[in-house]
Amino acid sequence: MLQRSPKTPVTAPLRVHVPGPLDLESTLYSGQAFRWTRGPGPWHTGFIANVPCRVRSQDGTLIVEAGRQIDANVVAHYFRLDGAHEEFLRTVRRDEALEAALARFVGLRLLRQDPWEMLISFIVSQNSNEAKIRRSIEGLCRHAGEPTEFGGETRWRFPKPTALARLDEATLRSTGLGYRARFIRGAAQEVAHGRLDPLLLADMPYEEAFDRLMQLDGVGAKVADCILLYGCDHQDAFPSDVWVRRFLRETYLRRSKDPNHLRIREFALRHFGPYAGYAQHYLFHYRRSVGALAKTS
DNA sequence: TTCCAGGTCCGGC
DNA sequence: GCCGGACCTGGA
Repeated sequence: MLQRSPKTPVTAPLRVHVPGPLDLESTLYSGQAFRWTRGPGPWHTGFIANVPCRVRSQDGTLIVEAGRQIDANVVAHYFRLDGAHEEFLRTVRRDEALEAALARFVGLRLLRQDPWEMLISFIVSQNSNEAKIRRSIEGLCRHAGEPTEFGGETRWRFPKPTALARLDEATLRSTGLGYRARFIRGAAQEVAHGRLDPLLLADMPYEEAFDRLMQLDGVGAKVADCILLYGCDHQDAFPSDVWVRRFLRETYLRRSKDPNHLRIREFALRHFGPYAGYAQHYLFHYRRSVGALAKTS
C-alpha cells in the first residue's frame, strides 16, 4: 500500500502541456514499459529518466510529481510531447486495420525509454508473460539498483550496467529469470566492459544497430527490434512477436505462412511507411486487447 | 498433470 | 533457409 509520508520528498507538481491526444493508460500498460503501476488514486507511479515519479493527465496537461527535480523537457521527450506523436498520426500510411486501432487508441504514444533498460527488459521478456517480466525486472532493481524514497515507500532505480554485471547467476535466477539469467549477465558485462554502448545504437543506421544487437547471446530478431523501437527511437524497427505474426497472418499475409524477419519488415515498411514500428505498436495493442483486426484484401 | 506464454539457440535436413 | 525440440518459471 502506498502511504504518503510528510517526510517523503516530492517536488511541486510540474505541468507539461500536451499538444495532442494522450492516453496514459494505453501508453503505460501496452507492453512497452514494465515498471509503471496504477495508483495512488488517479496517478500512475513509475520512473522517468530513472527519477521516481507519478503522473496523471488533466485537461490537456500532464502533471508530474517527482522524487527530485525533473526537467519538463525530459518529461516531454519521454512522452513525445514534442510533436513527434502528431507527426506520426499525420504521416503514417493507414489502412482499415490501422485506422480502427488509431480510432480506438489515438492517444497511445510510443515512449522514448532508456536503451540500456530496454536491452535488459526485452531479453527478460523472451518466452515469458507480462506479469513474470515485471517480477523479474523488479527483482533485478532490488538486487542491483539504488534505493530511493518516494510516495512514502522505498523504490529501486533500474541498475547500472556495472551493478547488474556483478550479480552472480544464482541471484539472477532468484528473480525468476530461469535460463535468461545467463543472457542478462552476458549483456550486462558487454555494456559494463565498454564493448557495447546502448546510447550509440540510436545514431546508427537501423541495419547496423540490429546486427550489433543480434551478436548478443539471447538477443534474436524480435528482441533486437523491441530494443530499437522502444529504446532507440528507430521507428522503422518492426518487432514481430507471436501477436504480430498472428495479425499479419489474419489480416495481411493470408497466403504466406510464417514469413521470416526480413520479409515481414519489408512488407511493413512498404505498407505503413517509415513509421511502421509505431504502427506495429498500435496493431499489437489492438490485437491483444480488443481482438482480430479488419482484413485487408 | 499437462500445457503454454509478448523467443532463442541448436542440430538436422 | 526451414523445421522441431529444449529451455526456466508460474499460472491456468
